[in-house]
Amino acid sequence: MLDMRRMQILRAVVTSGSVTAAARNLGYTPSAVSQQMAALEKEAGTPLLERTGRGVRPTDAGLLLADCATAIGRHVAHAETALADLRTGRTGRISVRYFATAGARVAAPALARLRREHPGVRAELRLTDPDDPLPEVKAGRTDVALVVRRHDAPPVDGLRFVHLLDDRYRAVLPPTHPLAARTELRLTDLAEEPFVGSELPGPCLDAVLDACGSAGFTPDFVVESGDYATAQGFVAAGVGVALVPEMGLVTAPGTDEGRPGWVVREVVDPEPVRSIWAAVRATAPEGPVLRAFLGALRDAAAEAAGGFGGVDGVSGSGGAGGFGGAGGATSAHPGSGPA
Amino acid sequence: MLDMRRMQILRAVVTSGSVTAAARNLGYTPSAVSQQMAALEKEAGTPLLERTGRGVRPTDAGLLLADCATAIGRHVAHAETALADLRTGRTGRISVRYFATAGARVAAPALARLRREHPGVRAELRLTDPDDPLPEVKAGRTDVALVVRRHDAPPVDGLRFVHLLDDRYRAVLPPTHPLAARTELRLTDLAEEPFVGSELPGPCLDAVLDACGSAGFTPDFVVESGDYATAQGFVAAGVGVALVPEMGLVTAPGTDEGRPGWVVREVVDPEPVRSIWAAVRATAPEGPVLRAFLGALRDAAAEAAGGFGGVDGVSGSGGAGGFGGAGGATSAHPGSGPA
DNA sequence: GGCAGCCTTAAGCTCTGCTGCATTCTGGGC
DNA sequence: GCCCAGAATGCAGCAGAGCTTAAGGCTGCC
Repeated sequence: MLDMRRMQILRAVVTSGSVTAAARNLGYTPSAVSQQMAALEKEAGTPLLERTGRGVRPTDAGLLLADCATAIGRHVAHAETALADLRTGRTGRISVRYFATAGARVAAPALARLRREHPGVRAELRLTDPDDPLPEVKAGRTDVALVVRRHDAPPVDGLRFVHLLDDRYRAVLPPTHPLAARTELRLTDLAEEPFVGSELPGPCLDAVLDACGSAGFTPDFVVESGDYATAQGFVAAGVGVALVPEMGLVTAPGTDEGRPGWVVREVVDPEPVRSIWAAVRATAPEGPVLRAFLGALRDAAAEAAGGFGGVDGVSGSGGAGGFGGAGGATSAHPGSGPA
Repeated sequence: MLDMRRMQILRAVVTSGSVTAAARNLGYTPSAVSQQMAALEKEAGTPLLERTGRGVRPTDAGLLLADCATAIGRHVAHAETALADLRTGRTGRISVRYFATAGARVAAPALARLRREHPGVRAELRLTDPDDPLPEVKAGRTDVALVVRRHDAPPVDGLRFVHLLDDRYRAVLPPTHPLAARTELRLTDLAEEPFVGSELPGPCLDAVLDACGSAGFTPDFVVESGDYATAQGFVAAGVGVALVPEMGLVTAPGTDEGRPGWVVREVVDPEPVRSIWAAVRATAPEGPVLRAFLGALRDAAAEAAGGFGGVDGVSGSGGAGGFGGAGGATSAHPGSGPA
C-alpha cells in the first residue's frame, strides 16, 4: 500500500519543482525529502522523479501520484472541515423519541430552539408509541428519549436520566360538581368519586395510583379512555371526574372562550405528579448538539411548568394534546422497566 | 492534519465493529489499535468511538472519518491500479517528434505496432519542422525525436541516441540520361552533372556534401528545391540529376506502373548515407512504453531499409514522402548542433 | 577552472509505534 | 450470586521509521 504521507511529500516536490524547495516548504531538510522519495519509489516500483542534472523532474508516474495526492489532500481537508463543523455543532444530527403530551410543550419548542441555534443540525423526531424507547436509546438507535419515570426508580445501567419537570395532576370536574365550587381540592375529596381513567398501565398511571394510595384510597375507574382529551370529554359528559396532568389538559393557551365543559382544580395533599425525564446513553459523549438540545429541553420544560400558573375554568372543545393535532392514542407510558 | 494511516485503522474498527476484530484483520494487537484510536481522537479533538461496556461504537464524528477513510482508500486503490497500468505499459503517453521522410516509413509503422501492443497508450506525434527537436527532448516536452545525425557527431549531454538505420542515397536521373543505362554509378560519375538540390542546409545536406567532398568534387546545384518529391519532379523535367535518400524516394511500394519520369540508380564509392537516430533523454527511465516504442522504431527502420532491395526504374506521379500525404515542406534537417 | 546549487549517501539519534503483559470492566453461564 | 470469558485500556520495552548533520558527486554558471 502506498504511504499517503510520502505521497504528500511527493506532491510538494512536484509543485515546488525541487527537493530542496519542497523541504523548505515542509520544514524538513532536503535529505529527509530525498530519502522519502527514494522510499516511495521503492513502494511504487517505478521511478517517480527523473534526476536531471541539477534538479528533478516528475515522471508520468510521479505526476500521476502527485495528482492523486492532491485529490486526497482535498478529501482530507474536506473531512477536517466537516469534522470541525461536527465538533462545533454547526452540523450534526440528533434522534429524539417523545411521547404525545410531551411533544407540543417540551419537545417542539426545544427542537425549535435547537434549529434556531444550530441551523445545520438534522433532527429526527419520532413518537415513542407503542415501543419502549429505552432499548432504542441503549442500542444507539436514538439519542434522547423523553420518558415518564419515578424519582426513586432504580438506575438503568448504560443510561443517564436528566430531570426535565414534574408534571402535576389537576382534577377535572364537571362545572356542576359540588367540588367545583372550591379553588383547591384535597386528593381524598375525590376518594368516593367515579373516575374517568385516562391512562394505560405505566408510570403515568402509577403516579396517580401511588398518590391515591398514599391518600388512602383506590380510584374507582368507571370508564377507561386512552387519552386525556377523551377523558375530559367524558368528564364534560358527566360520567365522572378525572386526574389529568397539566401538560395533558386540553387548553389551547390564550383561548379562554368556548362552551364551558369542565373545570380544572388544583389537587394537594398529596399532589399527584409524574416526572418527565430525558434519557440519554450514559456513555454518549456530550457534544454541543446534545448539550444544546438538553438545555433547550430543560428550558422548554421550565417554561411549560411555569405556564400553568392560574389554571381555572377552561373550555374544552376539540384538539388532542398530541403533537401535530393527530387526535389518536395519546398518553404513552414508556416503562422504565421493572429492572 | 489528520493521519490517514490512523483513519484507515479507524475504518477497520468501524467496519469490524470492535477493536479486537480490527486488530485481528490488520494483523496487530488490540493494544496497538487502541493506542492509535486514542491518538486519532486527540488529533480530531473529539471522541470517535463510544466505549460502551463491552465493545465500542462509532460516534457521528467517527462515522464521518471512517466514511472519509473509505473514500480515500478507494482513491488510493485507484491510484495503485493506475500506477500498475502505467508500470506495465497498459496505459501511458509518449510524445514523438519526427521529420517528414521518416514519418511514413519508420514513425508510422512503429506507432501502429505500439498501439497494437499497448492499446491504452496515448501517443502524440508532431512534425519536427521547423524547430530543432533536441531542446524539446532535453526540456522533457517530448520523449523521442527522430533526427538525422552523423555517426561521428559529438555526444550531446543529457541525450541518448539510438541508431535506427542508415538511409542510403540513390541517384535519380532522367530516363534519357546516358548514365541511366548503367545499373550502378560511382559518385564521381556525377561530378560534372547539374544537380537538383533537394535539401536545406543541415545534416542531410551535409551527408551529401561530405560524400561528394571525399569523391573529390562539389555538386553544382542549379536549382534548389525544399523537398525530395519536388526534386524528383525537376529531374523528370530534365533540369538535372539528384541524390535522394531511399526513404525520400517517391515510390509507392507495389505500384510500379505509371508514366516513367525518372530512374533510380545505386551510387557507390562512396555511397552517401544519412544516419537516422532516435534521441531520448539520457536520464529518462526506460519504461515499457518507451522501450516498446524504441524497439518498434528499430524494427520499422530495419524493415524500411530492407524494403529497398532492388530499386530500379520507378515511375513517379504524385504523393510526397510526407506522413499523411501532406505534400508540403519535406526534408527537415534537425541540427544536432555544432556543440 | 573554480564556485555555487542541488541531490544523494552514510552515520547517528529521536521518537513513533508495535508487542507483551497486567488491569479493569462487562456480560453471560452455572 | 459467583465465576469466567471477552473486550478495552495502560504501561514498560524494544525495533524500526524517519529526521538531522556531515560529506560527496554532479551540473551549470561565472
